[in-house]
Order: sequence, then structure tokens, then C-alpha cells
Amino acid sequence: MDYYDSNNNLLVGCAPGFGDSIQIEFDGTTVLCRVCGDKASGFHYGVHSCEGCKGFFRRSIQQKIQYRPCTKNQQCSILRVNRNRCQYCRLKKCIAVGMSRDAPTKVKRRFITANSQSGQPNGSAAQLFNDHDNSVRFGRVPKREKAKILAAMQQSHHAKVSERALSAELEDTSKLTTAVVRAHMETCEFTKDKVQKCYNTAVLKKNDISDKPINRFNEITLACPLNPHPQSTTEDFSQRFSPAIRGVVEFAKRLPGFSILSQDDQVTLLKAGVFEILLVRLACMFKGNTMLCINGELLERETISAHQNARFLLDSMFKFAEQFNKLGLTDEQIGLFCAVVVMAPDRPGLRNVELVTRLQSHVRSGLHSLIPAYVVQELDRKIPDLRTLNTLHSEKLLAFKMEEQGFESQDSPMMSHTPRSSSSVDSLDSGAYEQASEVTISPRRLSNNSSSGSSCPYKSFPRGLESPSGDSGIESGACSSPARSEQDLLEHKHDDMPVLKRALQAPPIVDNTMLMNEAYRVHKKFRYSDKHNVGGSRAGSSCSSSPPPGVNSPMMGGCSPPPPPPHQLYPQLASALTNPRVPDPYNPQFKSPLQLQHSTLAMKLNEKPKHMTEDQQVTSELLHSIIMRGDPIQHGSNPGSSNDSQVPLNLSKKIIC
Amino acid sequence: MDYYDSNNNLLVGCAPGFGDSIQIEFDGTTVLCRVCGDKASGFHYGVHSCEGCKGFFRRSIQQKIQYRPCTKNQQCSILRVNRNRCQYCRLKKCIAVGMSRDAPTKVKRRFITANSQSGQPNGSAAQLFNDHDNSVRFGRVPKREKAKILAAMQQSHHAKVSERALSAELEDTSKLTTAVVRAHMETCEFTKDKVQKCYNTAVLKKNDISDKPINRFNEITLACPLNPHPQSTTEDFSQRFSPAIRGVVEFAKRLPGFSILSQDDQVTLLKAGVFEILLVRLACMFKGNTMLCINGELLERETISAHQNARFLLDSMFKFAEQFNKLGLTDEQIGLFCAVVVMAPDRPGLRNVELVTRLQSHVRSGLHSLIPAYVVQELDRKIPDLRTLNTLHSEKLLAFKMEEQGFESQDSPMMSHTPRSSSSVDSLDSGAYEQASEVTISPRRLSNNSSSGSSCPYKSFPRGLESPSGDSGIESGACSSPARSEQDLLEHKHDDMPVLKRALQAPPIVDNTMLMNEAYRVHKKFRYSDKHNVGGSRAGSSCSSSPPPGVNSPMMGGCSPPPPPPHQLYPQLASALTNPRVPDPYNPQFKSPLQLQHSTLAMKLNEKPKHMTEDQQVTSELLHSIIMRGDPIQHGSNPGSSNDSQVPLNLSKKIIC
DNA sequence: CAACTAGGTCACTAGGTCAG
DNA sequence: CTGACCTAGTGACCTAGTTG
Repeated sequence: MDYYDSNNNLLVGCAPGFGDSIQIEFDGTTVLCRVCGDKASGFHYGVHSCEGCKGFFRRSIQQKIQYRPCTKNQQCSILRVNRNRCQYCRLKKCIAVGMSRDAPTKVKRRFITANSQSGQPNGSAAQLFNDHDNSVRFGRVPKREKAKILAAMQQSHHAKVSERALSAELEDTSKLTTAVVRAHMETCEFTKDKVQKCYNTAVLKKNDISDKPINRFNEITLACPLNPHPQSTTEDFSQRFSPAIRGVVEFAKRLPGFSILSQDDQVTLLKAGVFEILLVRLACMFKGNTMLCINGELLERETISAHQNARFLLDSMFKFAEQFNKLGLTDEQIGLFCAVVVMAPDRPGLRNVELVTRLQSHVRSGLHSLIPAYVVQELDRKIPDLRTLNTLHSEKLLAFKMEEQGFESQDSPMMSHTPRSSSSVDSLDSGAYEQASEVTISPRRLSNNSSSGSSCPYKSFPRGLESPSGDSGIESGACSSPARSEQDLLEHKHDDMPVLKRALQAPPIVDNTMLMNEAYRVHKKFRYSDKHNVGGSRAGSSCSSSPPPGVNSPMMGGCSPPPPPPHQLYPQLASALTNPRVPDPYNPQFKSPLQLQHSTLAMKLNEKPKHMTEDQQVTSELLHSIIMRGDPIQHGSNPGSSNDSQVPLNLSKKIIC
Repeated sequence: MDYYDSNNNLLVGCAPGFGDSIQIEFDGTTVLCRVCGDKASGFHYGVHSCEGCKGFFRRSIQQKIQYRPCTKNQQCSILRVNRNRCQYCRLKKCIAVGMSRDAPTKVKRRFITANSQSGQPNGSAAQLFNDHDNSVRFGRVPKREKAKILAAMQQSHHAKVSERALSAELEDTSKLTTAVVRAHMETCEFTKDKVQKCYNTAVLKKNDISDKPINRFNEITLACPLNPHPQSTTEDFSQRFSPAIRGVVEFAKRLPGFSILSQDDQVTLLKAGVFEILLVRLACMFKGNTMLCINGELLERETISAHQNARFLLDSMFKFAEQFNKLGLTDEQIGLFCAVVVMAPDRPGLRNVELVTRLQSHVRSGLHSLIPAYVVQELDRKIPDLRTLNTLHSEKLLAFKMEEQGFESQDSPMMSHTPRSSSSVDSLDSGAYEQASEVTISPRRLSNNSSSGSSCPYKSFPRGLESPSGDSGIESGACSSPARSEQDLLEHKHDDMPVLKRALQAPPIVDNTMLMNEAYRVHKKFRYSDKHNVGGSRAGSSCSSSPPPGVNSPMMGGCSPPPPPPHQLYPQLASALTNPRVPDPYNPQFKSPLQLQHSTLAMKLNEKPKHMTEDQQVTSELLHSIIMRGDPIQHGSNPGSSNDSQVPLNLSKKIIC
């Protein structure tokens, strides 16, 4: 019982008739504060928040308090238990989640701009600007909104139910193992056989190419996702990189239990783990001193002219791959290991640590069933290495960004002249808190000391910052720093549509309306009163564009998040994340999906703007753009909806071989 | 009058709507510091504490002070008068009682894990995790919580009232004697007649067995609770051992006045005294050079191949039994003597020493009424022997643990890789105080010097520690060290549900709301202000989910601890401790009681995590596991609720004869 | 009106201070 | 170093005012 009551927060976008961006978090029965995760007492300053954060924000803006800047990395996680530790970050978070005295959500405007710039003023994104979204709302809660929340809560409850159902699956190790392995095989383009095929071809190619100028090599090399130094044609680069990432995302999604995590946590895990998984998956692309590029070309280690410091990263990767390959794992075993890596309960910012811990332990037992103990130990020892590489990779990306400025955010001019200054929070320009964006960045440089792979590079970085002191569990044994870097991988600035999260969420479930009773339990708000229009007549009518709650398909499709209303809101990654259980009925017509994708992506970012320094943000941006930019996927056909993962396979095939 | 004014601390879990783990201690009118027992000034760092401990803890964590390790046994009792003697232990205590800068209650998580690992995700322990548990709390105290405290204080007041009522009983020596004797007869399986019966049978058996291989003997022998070296099948061992312990616990509970002690003190007395009582009770099992095992087999002293040093213990026990039996006490007299042993005011860690002293003196006068003075003197001389044996026993258990590592804590992986390092406090992993858990253990080895049985072996142990200096009464004449070892008999790590304590506590009492006025008397906080909404209109309405204070049954049932919410929270020992006045209405359905028992047990431990060195913890763990592991008791049937102690009798019968 | 929220209030606590 | 006292917040409740 406790099993299901533990805070299994679900974050759902509630978008019945309008494509607004209100996010609600539940712990199953109660609406949670978007800032700190405490029980929300209502909708304050445009955001569901608790009394504490409400009061804090009120005081902050009333007295225009300039909190003294965070002494850490301005990335403190804000949770109920520690929300009073750092006022700076708390306010930042408040703003980040959209709190504002009146202002309708800032980000929306941006979207228009970005959209029109992309040369497609005609879209059906019109609904986007209907917004009754998260601006301050007085008075009685509109029925529609209530219905939304109810629906969302039902969905949340559904998650609980499915978690229950899942528990059986989890307990059955062999079943679990099968599921994980299948997820891996179906989403990974770098399985032994596939790679071998490419390899054979590649060797030939290599000979063909060898007479071409060295530049050619570089170009190719850099396109490899493992190389942090993308060439100038970022488009191309990301185009190749993206499917691999999508594969990872898809993999995670198919892991038993993953979908039960709150979307917040799903995103956190993905952001933190995607590169690590990629590393593991791509390990088999390294052989001796050669590296098989995802475009099918084989390169020698020496010929890869890595950018200065990148050499160290490259060497580390070769070393890692070599050692990893030495283990001689089968694809099945690799898959399970990847699952363990994804389900890392020590990623900073995780809300439901306990659940992730449990999930990981299940996967781990699956791993144990497939691998002798000593090998498992070996694998465990690889995890710190992965994290280090993860960090290094982020560092490299950052360095690249620093030097080349090659990545142009398509933002408002404000962005471009202070490319690294603004925190992930856009609303900083909403008045009182410019200071937050004025913090200068001391670009982190990678020291050449080749610290052993299992050390924590973060800790030795010259930052001029206090060493993180026992705050959010960052220093909890394993070095979790890379998670921080990667964490906001998908983060961006334009918009705050929670596409990722929304895409992740399961279809709402009917019934169980009495959940509403429990929402805002403490505050008796949003309490579901059955005397009112529940499954009812009135609700349906007032929610003309959005069906009534409690009704099944149309209602769920309309009033609650999943089958998403705005037609072009689910491009690639988003759709990659879309829950397979939600068939995507939306029209696949897209023109120049690039920009749209961008803004789309952007949406989810704003939703998870925690714990990142400015430079990390830059990294994040770049990665993000890499992920999103090029990936000319057919929208509408939901890659996750088919069990045999046709889409990813096809796509990957185009690229890999 | 002073009688009732003396600090009769009551520790109550206050859990109205949620099964949290906040503990509050009262001296009847004032909230006390959980660390030192001084008057609390408020709820600091998640714990009711005084200004001193608050400041001390603050400085400690702010400056990350590493206090130099306790020169004694790291088990100093922390009281107001001596709290400044040992910073190390003070901080340890602070952490132990749950002080933390943020960290929501550490241990809670564990329970989930342990529980789910046991393969029963569906339980009804749901309420456990609703928590607004003891994490830092700012701002105004919620009404609900205030109500809880009020209720708890009422209960405390009730205790005073009942103590008053009890005083009559205590004053009437004959009545008291009757009650004690009855308690003994009803809970002891080793009364003369019963033993004699077994003895007769056993002699025959012995002859049957005598031709069996020596191993057989060992096996049997080792299963005896008096032998500290359990055989590999701990399950079996503990299965036999456990009922006897339960009998002792039940005995204590039935002692007039015992229930009036704070649960803290009840636990302290029980932990310290259970083995000594057992020794007394089992003395009649020794006859000449033979020992009747609880499984009904008779063994000769020489045939018992005791583990090296255990020989000494065994010899000591034989010697003790011989001398004790020589006194030729009746069961009645033995019962009274046992009562005197339990009510030992010199157990370290006792809060209400004075009350225990008083209770003991009453019992003692009962003893005097039954036994000639010179015999009483003889008995008094036995007490130091008992303590020595207690110590030896603990030592043996420890040694066993050291050698065999046979006892595996079923904890989270984190626990397993540092099996003995973490103190009983789980919150150590909450960040700032790793140091406390990093104390290295110098495994205590039993020296071979066979110091005479009546000396205090503790003092001669090579520990490299300073000799204890007048701190907690440790060297007050009798060697009370065994108490220390035994003290955390019930201690464990998973959880912090104060089941034991809660189980011990009496049902809440109504009325007398003005007690609130007195709480936090010095600090004018929590002062009950009748001008405000007390029994009042508004309060009632605003406290919709929790009934208004001052109202009778529902309020008490809901807002205050005793009728405990989580169904599976009262397994065996816990239920053994359950106050008989609270019939246990909870469903007896249990799956795999082992784990549950374990975690259950675990709960209460964390609540009493004081004064033990790491090795003692190990001992404790083992003992604990012994007690809890095997004891397939039917839950739901409260052993304490029936006056004739059916359950213990039945159980014991299974084992004894 | 009923259902909500911004803002005010003031019971509370983390942290700082400084005599002891 | 300790702990009684102080200050600057914090957040649980309330009220006035807003909206459906």
C-alpha cells in the first residue's frame, strides 16, 4: 500500500480546450506545489503552489527583495524540506514555473515570434494563444479547469493502478528481464549483429576513403555523437545524432515501470542518463584503435583530430569502450545494464527517489539473473566512469560552444547578446530579478590532469564556488555531477509547453472520480464534490470544446493532456516520448518542422529548469538543439505506438548502414 | 504530591491522520527536548528540542564540526545535567532522534523497501507515507498538529491520573505482591511445576539420546537461549528463544506501575533487563551438572561443547544457577525478585530514574513481605552476578557475530556494504554527518582471563578507551554494562515507526485541555490559549479532516496515537508489548511475517537509538533478529489482552515440553 | 452566492549574538 | 563552547475582494 502511496508524482499538462501550459503535479491524490512539491493550497500567481511558496513569492515581489545570489551553483533543488535554504534559487524556481503577479505567461509570446519567423504563419497553433493559461486567476474555478484537474487526477490514479498492475511484472524477474531486453533490442541500433554488418562494410569504406583529404575525416568524425565537437553543419550533425538519442528515450519509455514515474522524474532520468546509455550502446563501435562512425565509416583513433582537450575525452571513450567490450556482454546483458543506468536513483532533482530505487533494484536483480556476480561488480564499477565521461562530454560541448558560438539560439535578441547569461528562466525579464541573469560565467575549462575515470571531475573543477555542501544529495557517494550537466539537456527557453511531459503521460482513465476529494486535501480546495457536476450534464456543456470529465475517449482526448490538441506540437522527440498507449490521431501534415520542433522542445525545458549553471545551460542548449534540430521524422505515426518499434528501426537504418 | 509532580515523562507518538513518526515527550505539562529531556523551546530541525540542543546542533552542522570520538563507549546518556559532557554523543543523539537540516525522516524509505522486497506490495501501511513528518517546519504550527500535541498532553495527564490511581495499589503491599506474583505465574514457563514435568520426561530422553553423536548435543545445546552461540539455523534458535523473551516482556508489562513509565523508559528497562530475568527464570533448568534445554532435552555439562570462551559463560551460569537454586525460592518469590530486577533505576539512559526507584522500592517491600531479610540480602548479592552474566552473554553473542557474520541484515544495499558502521540512526545518510557513521569499530574480543563471575568484565576489556568516568551511573556500584549491550536489543534500522512505544502506550484520555497551557511553559509556545478557537466553532470547521480538540472519541481515535492505523504495524514483539487495555482490532492476515516482523521491529528501534557502540549494535542486531526472526505468532490476537496470557503459554508449551 | 485567491497577520523557527 | 534572546523570515489561517 505504501507502495502506491509513496509520492509518485505525476506531472500532467492540463489542456482541455486551449493549448495552455499549466502544469499540475499530483502525488496521486493531491495537487502539488510546482515549486517545491509540497501540497498545493491553490492556484497562486498563476501556478499551483503551496502556502509557503505563495507567501514567499508575494513577499519577494512586494518588497522587491534582491536575494543574495546563490552561493552554490544557482541550481539548488527546491523541495519542501529544503526550500528555505536558498531564497535565490527558490525565487528563481518560482519564476521558472511561471509565477507572476499578473503577467500571462511570458513564454507564449516567444512562440509566436519563433513560429512566424519560421515562415509559417499559418498553422493551427492558433489555440495556443487562447490562453487563460497560467495568469493569476481570481474567483471560482471554471468548471472546465476543474474538470481538467479531475481528469488529470484520474489519470494519476490510473498510474497508481497501473503501477499496481506493474508490480507483478516487476516481481517476476524473468518477465522483467524479457521486457527490458526486448526494449533494448527494439530501440538500439548498435546491437552486435547490426554493428557487425556495418563494420564489415566499413572496413572497405575506410580503404576507399583513405586517400581523401584529412578534412574529410574530420568532418566524418565530428558527426559522431560521441564526439563533442560538431562540425559547422550542425544540422547534419544532429540529424545523425538524434535517432540514437531517440532510441534511448524510447528504450527508457519501454522499461517496465518507467512510465509510472512522474514525468518530472522521467525527464530527469532521461536528461541525466541519455548520454551514458549512448556511451554504453556505442561502445561496440570502438574496436581496438578504430571507431565506427554512425554513418558507417571507420576511423582510426589517430586520424581523428580531436579538438585540443577533446583528445582526452576521446581517449577516455576509447579506454572505456575497450574495457567495456572486454566484458564481452551480450546484447541482452547490455540492455539490462542500460536499464540499471537509466534507473539511477541518485540523479539530482529526482522527486521520487524511492520509487526509482525500487525500480532499479528490480532491474538489477534481472541483471544478476543474466550475469555472474563478478561481472555485475565489474559493471558497477563502470558506472562512475560513465558519469565521468558524461561530464566530460558536457564540458566539451560547452567548450565548443564557447569557442565557436556556432550554435545560434533562435531566440529573441536578448538571448543572443547574452548568450549564456540568462538562467533557464525566461521570466527573469519580468521585472525585479535581472540580477539573476547577470551572473557572469567563468567558463569551465577542463584540466588536463587525467584523473582516473572513476573520480568525480566536477569536484576538481575550478569554479570559484563553494564546494557543494550536503544539500541535495549531490555528493552522495557516486559522482552525480554529470547528471547536472545533462540534466537540462532538453531545456530551452522559448516556451513552456510541457510537451515532453505531456507526451510522456498515459491516457487518462475513466471513473474513480472521488479522487478529486483528495486533491488539495489539506486545503479543501479542488476537493471533488460529487454533489456538483461530476460526470455530469453541466460539465459537458460548459466544456463545449472539451468533453466532460468522466467520459471516456473523446473527453480524455480533449480535456486532458495526452492526445494533444495543438496539431503540430508533437514533433520528433516529443512524439518519441509520446506514450505508446496513446495513439496519435493528429494530422501528420507539417511544413518545415524544424522551427516548430524547436519551439516544441523548448516547451518542456522551461518545465524542468533546475540545477544548472549558466554554462551548463549552454551545453544543454546545444545538446538540445542537436537532439531536436535534425530529425526529419514523419509525424503522426507515433514511433512508440507500434510494439515492434518500426519507426526507430527504419530511421536508424537509414543512418547506420 | 511530589509524587505526581516528578517528571513522569511520557513519550507518545502523535499520529492523528497520518502515521508519522514525530515523538513528543512530556513531563505532564511541558514538551520536553527529545535529546536531553530539558524543556523544549520549540520544534527545531524536525525535533522538539531545547534551545541548547538546537544551538548545539546548529553549530555542529554549520561548522561541520568533527567532535572527537567519545572516550567512553559512545553511549553516554544525554540528559540536561550532563549534556555538555560529551559532544560526540550529544550530536549522535541529536541525529538519532531525527534532527536534520532538512531530510525528511530517513528511515521511512527503508520500510517501503523492506516491505516491498518481501513481496507484498499491497499492505495498508499507506498512511505511513503521508507524512508531513519530522522535517524542518517553519511558520505557524498547523492546528492539526497543535491538536495532536494537546491530545498527547491530555494523555500524558491521564497517565498522571492513572498513576495516582495506581498509587493506592502500590501502597498496598499485599495487593502489589499478588499482582506481581500473578504476572510472573502467568508469563513464566519455567515455574517449578512445569519444569519438573519436563524434567521427568527429559531424563528419559537423555538416555535415549546419549548414544547419538556429539554433534547432536551441540545442536541442542546451542539452541538454548542461555548459550550465546546460536547454531547456523538462527531461525530455529530464535524460534525457541523468542517466546521466553516475550514472556518476560509480558511480565514487565503487567507489573503494577510499569505502564506508567514513559515508553522510552519501558523500553530501556526491558532491553536492559530481559536477559537477566531470563537467567533467573531459567535457573531452575540447571540441576547439578545437567541442564534442561528448552526443547525438553537434558544435557550434561561436560557434553556441552561450548565455544572456547563460552565455556566460561556456561560455567558461570551453572554456578549462578546452583547458588540461586540453593536459596530454594518459591515461584512467588522468584516473581517478586524478577520484578525487582526489572525495576532497576540504575539502567543507563533512564529518564525517570526517580519513578523507577519508587516503583522498585514498592516491589522490594513486597519481596520483603515474602522473604526473610537475610534471603533478600542474598538475592541482592545475586544482582551483580546477573549483570555480569548479562554482559558475558552479550559478549558471546557479539563474538559469534564477529566470527560467523551469520546474521544478515535484510536492509537496503547501502546497509549491506557497511554492515556495522552506521549507527542505529538512519538519518546519518542525510548528509552532514557521515562522520558519525564512519566511526570505525574495533571488534571487541573477549579476553581469556577468567575474571571471577561477579566482577564487571566490561572494565577489563581491552578497548583502548578511557575508563568510564562518572557519567551516566555506569559504574554505580553494580556493573550495568550489560544493560548497555542489551539496551538496543530491539533496535534496528529500517524504519522509525515507534511501534513499540506506541504499542506500549495507553489509550488516550479525554478532557483536561488546559494542559496545553503548560506545554512549552518556559517558552510561551504551544501555550494553550482559550481565547482562540479552542473547542470552538471555527477550529472545528477548519480542521475538517481532523476532529476538533477536546472532543472525545473520534478525536482521540484519530488524532492521537494509540489505536494505531497501519494494519501490519503490530507484529509479535510489538503486539506483545501492546497495552492490554487497547484491544488490537487489526486484521491478522499476514503474508510472510518474517520480513514484516523485521521491519516492524525495525520501527521501534530507531526510536530508541541511544548509547551504544557499534559492536554493541551488532550484538543488538543479532539479539534483535533472534527475537524477531522466528516467531510465527498469530498476529491480531493480542497476547496481552487476555488475562491468562494464553498466547505465551501456548507458544512456550510448544517449545518447552 | 459559492468558490476562489491576493494579501495581511502573527504564531513559529533558523541563525546570529554575546554574556557567562 | 553554551544557550537565552533577538531578528529576519516563514507559512497556516483569515479576510476582503473577484469571478462564474
